[in-house]
Amino acid sequence: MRGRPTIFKEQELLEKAQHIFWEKGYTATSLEDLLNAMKIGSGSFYNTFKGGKKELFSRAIQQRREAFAEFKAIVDASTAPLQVIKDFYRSLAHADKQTHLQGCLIANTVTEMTFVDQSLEEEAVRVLKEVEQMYINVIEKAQRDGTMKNKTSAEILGRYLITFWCGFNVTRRMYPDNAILKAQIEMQLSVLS
Amino acid sequence: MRGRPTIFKEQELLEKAQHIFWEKGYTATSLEDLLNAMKIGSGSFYNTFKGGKKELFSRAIQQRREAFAEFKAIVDASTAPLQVIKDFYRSLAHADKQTHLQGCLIANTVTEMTFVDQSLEEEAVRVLKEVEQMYINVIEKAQRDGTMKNKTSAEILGRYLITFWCGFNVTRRMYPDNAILKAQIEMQLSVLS
DNA sequence: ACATTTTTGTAGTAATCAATACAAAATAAA
DNA sequence: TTTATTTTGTATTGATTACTACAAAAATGT
Repeated sequence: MRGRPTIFKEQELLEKAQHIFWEKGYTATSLEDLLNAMKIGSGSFYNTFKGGKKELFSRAIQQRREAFAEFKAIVDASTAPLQVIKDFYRSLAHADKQTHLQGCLIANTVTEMTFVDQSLEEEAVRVLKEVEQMYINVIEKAQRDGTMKNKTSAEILGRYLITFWCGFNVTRRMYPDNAILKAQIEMQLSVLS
Repeated sequence: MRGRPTIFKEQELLEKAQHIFWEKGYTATSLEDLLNAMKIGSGSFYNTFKGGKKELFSRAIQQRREAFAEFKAIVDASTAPLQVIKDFYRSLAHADKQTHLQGCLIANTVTEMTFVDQSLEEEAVRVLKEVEQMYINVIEKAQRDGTMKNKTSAEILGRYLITFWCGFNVTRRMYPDNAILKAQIEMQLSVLS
């Protein structure tokens, strides 16, 4: 291949952009913010991301979806998948303040974009539904093999978990305090006993 | 009083502005959007709201806080306050699609403003904490008088309810379907038995 | 060395942003 | 009727928005 070589890696650009979007959302993030974070000029930017700001945001969501897929692979490979999920929630009580305040990029996007950009909102909803479906599958299995005693339908319990996730990402902004959050998580998980 | 009379009522302006902010959030709502909705010119607008767009948004939040205060008055006057709260949650399963998609102005604001405008975010967090405190008081009382058997600390159960509220406002955007939401609400409320 | 291809950096675009300036309009008090 | 006061509508501000045009720079292949 010939031509002037790129001085950045696309993946690294994406991660820096994702961080800004995660904090400020789509609308409040300006192109200037993004270019400063990525440390590239607008020439390179539009050369790399032909779809502009919206494509970049969409890619940030998809990158988050990829992170979920990696987690799902661990869950699927586990002999105690429900335990893996519970451990994930418990691990939230060890996060730092910045992480608490950022919340969840996907849930943030659903909230921000419903009446702003339908396609981006739908993209985010799809990811949440994928997570929910994984919860449902794991709970169904745990109910069959007796790991879980609660006989409420897996669908409703899975929805309970994703509702908890979305709610928790507001709660942790109200109380970015791991002691408080730990107690909250334990109570909420006890429903899945 | 002398001078040219106003042709609008401030309260009505506020309600129209609140509706736009509720749908699109603070940043994505332009002054043009607001003036179109209020049907006034920028002259009248800045004459009425000296603090501009931000004051208007703050007033919209405070108006929402006022709506909560009215609900709280009903709760405080009731002999079965926990039942009033549960009924409120059950009533959410009878809302229309638009209402589901709008979610909660206060929760939306916490999500949007954390890294955009600290003072507006704090204002919204304060309202959520007020609601939470009301939940805690009511639960404490219900535990004392035996209405509620669950002995988990009222603080954690109150936090459970506000977490549910915030999460539910995402869930209802994923599934603006009253049959689904009704089943979800019943399961979540059963924790408070 | 030279031609070709691609990226980079910069200058500039039109559109929109929130907010102002200010004169005309519309009232009440004197 | 005149004067004082306030609101309204419009024109305009400077800043910022996302995005583009394009020449210089930097590489490879011949």
